[in-house]
Amino acid sequence: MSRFGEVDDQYDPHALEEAVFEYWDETDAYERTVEHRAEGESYFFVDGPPYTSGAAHMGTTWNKTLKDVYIRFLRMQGYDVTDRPGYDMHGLPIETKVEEKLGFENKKDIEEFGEENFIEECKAFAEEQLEGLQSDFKSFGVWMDWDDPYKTVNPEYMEAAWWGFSKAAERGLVEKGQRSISQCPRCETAIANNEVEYEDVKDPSIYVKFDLEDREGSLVIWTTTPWTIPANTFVAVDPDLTYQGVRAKKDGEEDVLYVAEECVEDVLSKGRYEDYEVVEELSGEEMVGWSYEHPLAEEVPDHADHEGALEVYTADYVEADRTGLVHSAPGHGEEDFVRGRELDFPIFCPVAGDGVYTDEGGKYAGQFVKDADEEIIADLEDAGAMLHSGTVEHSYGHCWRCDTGIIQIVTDQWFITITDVKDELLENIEDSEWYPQWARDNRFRDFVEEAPDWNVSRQRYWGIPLPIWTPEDRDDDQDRIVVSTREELAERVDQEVDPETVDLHKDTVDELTITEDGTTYTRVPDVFDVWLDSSVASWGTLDFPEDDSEFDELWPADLILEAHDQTRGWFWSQLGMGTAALGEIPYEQVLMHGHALDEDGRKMSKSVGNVVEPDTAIERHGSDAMRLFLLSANPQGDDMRFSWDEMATMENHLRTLWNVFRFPLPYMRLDGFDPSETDLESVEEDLELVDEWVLARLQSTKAEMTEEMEQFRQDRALEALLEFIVEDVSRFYVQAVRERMWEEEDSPSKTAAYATIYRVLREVVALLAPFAPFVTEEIYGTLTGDDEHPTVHMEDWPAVDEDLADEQLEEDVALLRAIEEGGANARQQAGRKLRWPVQRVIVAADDERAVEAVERHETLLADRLNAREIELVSPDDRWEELAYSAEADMSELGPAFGGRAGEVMTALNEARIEEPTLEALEDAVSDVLGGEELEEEMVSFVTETPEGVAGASFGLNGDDRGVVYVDAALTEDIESEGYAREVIRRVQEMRKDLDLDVEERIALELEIDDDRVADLVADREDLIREEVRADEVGTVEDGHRKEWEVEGVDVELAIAPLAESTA
RNA sequence: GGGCCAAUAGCUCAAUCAGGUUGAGCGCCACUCUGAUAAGGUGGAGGCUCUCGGUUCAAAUCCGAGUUGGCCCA
Repeated sequence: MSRFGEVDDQYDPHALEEAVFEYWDETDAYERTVEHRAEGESYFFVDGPPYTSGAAHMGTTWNKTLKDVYIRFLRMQGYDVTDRPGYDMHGLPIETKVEEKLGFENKKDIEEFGEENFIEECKAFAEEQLEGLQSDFKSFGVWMDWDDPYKTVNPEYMEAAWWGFSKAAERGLVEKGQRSISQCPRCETAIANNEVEYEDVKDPSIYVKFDLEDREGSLVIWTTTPWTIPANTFVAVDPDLTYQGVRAKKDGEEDVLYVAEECVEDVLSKGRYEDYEVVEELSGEEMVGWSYEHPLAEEVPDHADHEGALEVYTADYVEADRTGLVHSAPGHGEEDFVRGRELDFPIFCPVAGDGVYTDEGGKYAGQFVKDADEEIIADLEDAGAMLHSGTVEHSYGHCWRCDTGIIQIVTDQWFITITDVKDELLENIEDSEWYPQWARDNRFRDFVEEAPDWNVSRQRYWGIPLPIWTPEDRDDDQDRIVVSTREELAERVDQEVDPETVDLHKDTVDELTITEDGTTYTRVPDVFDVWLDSSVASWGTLDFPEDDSEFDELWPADLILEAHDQTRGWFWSQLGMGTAALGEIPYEQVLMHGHALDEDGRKMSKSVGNVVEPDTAIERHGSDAMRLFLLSANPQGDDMRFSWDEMATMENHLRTLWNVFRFPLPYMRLDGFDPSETDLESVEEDLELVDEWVLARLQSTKAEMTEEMEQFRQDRALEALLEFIVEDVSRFYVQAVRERMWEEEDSPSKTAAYATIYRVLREVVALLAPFAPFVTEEIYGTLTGDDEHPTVHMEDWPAVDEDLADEQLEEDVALLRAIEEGGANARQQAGRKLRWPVQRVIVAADDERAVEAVERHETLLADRLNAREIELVSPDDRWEELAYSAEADMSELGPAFGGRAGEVMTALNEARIEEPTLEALEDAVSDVLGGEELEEEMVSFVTETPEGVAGASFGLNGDDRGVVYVDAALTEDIESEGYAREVIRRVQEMRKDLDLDVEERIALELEIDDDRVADLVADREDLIREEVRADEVGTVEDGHRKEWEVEGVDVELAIAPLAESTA
């Protein structure tokens, strides 16, 4: 790019972004930026791998944009940042998508299709999704190492998982065992608790009588899963709860029923009993050991009947709800299972992984459990065991992928027994800093404390195979081989394997056997839970253990950055795996953001139809504006509400920046301004106050931004920068320096202004570059040409220049601006527009600093407020034309007056006094004071202005610093100028109608339908002629003619351009 | 059903930790400027600070209960 080249008049994000993409491509901007920091201090960022099913949505976009802004910021600070993106590509979600695509119903279809083919399909699907995500991420300017992402399906990554798992095994944290797990009967695999989705469904609700063996009557239990009754092993009670035996009558017959006292009424009405009496009252503890008959003893001959089975036990999961007695089947429910193991019971689970009863299910063998509900209910009714049968609406777990209702069954699974290292996990949490901190100390800690052992095995295909080999004739975990690397695999297996090329997927490794000491080992057929894949990302990113060149230096990660759903996901899985394998937490800092919600604060969802695609946002406002919007949200923990308005505002701010940037270009170009020769230091002597001021503001903006960025509050950093650009540079500095730039002659003042705005723009684009990488690139290129870095992203993060910092000056100017604002306010109150001069403006300053500011800039202030005269009233004096009222300070009033403080405040606010003294005030409000005295701190006096004068207070950061009064009384002289200005503005507008050149001369005719006003205007004819470039004033024939109304007076104006020769 | 987080102007948020007459930006309306012009300036309207209790002289803020939304868990 050539320096100070022509740029578009309009900020056009789409054309600009397209051009910048091309430029990046041509110049290898990304590669050079990375290279530029190669020698810098290492910073190990680890990308949480998005799952490769579906496109990038607004949440992913927010996430990646946040990552991008911090990576760019860190690079600018000199760090050599690891920026390898990752993709999570295994797992059940992809399997089910592929199954859908291929029209598969169950595992049999997969087996027929062939494991190898199925795995190929899954891989192709994941790769395709990955390409889509990559191009989405690139489209909004994220700079990561797109050419070399880590993929969880690559052999070196899968090896990283094997290695981590083998380390955990070495530490004795891997075991095989029975667990009650959530099983998807369609997918025929265990699924993790966090993969279970709860939905409201209608299920049976049955109250069943279990007849007691050694006494009259029955226990009453309640359940929504009749299909678990075949596996009933015991009934649980709360030892401290009171139970009652009741003799109840129905249809002339009597039943003795045992239920919790609180449930008696409810159970009896459910059973439609007509009357009852309490015959026994006892605690749960006293019922322990009672034995009962299995209600489906005949139908399920193999039911549990071992020593101790079919008896009453205590359990902590019992509540005084429904019946207060809980049907317990350790072969199904998780709590039942745990209690069953405590009691040392053998586990009876007559249901297979596909949800079909096995032969142990007796009469029901071969039926799908949910289908068997009806028959079981009928059988219970036939046996007279059914007290009540109905339905209930409740939330029930479903498979997150295929929406099939899950079942709880007990199966053999492989676990990482992280409960054995719970203390270590909790300690390791302390080694990480979280933003926000509550996410760690509340949410995460709670979760870790509760976390059960990690079931890592899945009975599926598309995943990392468990690297476990067991003797072919045994299925326990006593003798096992855990392979850690491909190298080790090649060494130990019986077959020929090339460690360089071997693919570790199931179809490859299933065939491999190991023979050692005469025993042949075969691989456990399971694959890993997909959460295990990403849990090793902190070393998988480095291709460790295959490549150990960086691990020691980089690990653990300096930063990870994800949304709050990852508390239970990746934040947790990494902690678990890091601790199990290496005894350490694998990350040092966590930035946790929220989710992107729609404009109404609801979750974006396809079914609701409220999804905003990032593409749509980019189309409407451009990538930079979208990024600014996303980055303007607080990233720490809170959800973000999407807002088109806010995004449009961001585009406007960028437009403002664009205008500021292009404003000085033509002048710099004309004057041949060369920033490399004329820097700020060389014009130091010529800097004017406003230059020094904007440079001072720049320094404090940099300081604030750096501080906020380091606290992961990029939203605040951005806010500070945008305020500087919009308020200080655009609305104040540029306004103030325009005239200097218009000067045709070379002048030191003009050069100083060039050097100043050049420095400001140069640093502003650097500061904004991480946020809006496109527009800043364009501006940077135009400002620097070929003289500096090829890309703004190679710039250093601008440091504060102490020589240019000047807090006093910042405050001075802020005061002046506040006074001007107050003056404009007062003018408006007085009903006098700025075009009409006012006789005088009175500034009553509260402190010396304000006085100094006004004294130094009296002319400027008079000019901006269009005042003939500025009067300054110093803090020691007061403007004698004023009356006063008082304003109460509640922090003083409250403690002094207690309950009456509010009343006193009102009285003070309403009081009007001549002198601003406490005595006068006390007199005025004596009614409410009740004899107590006012103290000076309690009130501040407020002025009441005389007729014709309007006043407005001015202040900084909420502190009042004085008052501006505008005396808007009219004089003939003022009216004369006012009317003349009204005419001038209208003539200018007519010139514009004719599209006249600024310098073109005209003839002017004016007819004013009011003699007094006509005379007033005539007094200023010279002013009018000069301003509108009228060489002739008189009658205009065939000119541009228009009628106006000026302050109620009809005015007719006509203009005609004069030929060049007459000028 | 449980845990965590949130609720303040039409919208996005700040003020909450350390209680003291609620603020900013955007939007809207009016006025204004007219050599940044699909701009700029000034003002105005707009808040039972989600509800109900409690503590306190005083609560958006602290405490308790609830409602709604979000995430996580069952």
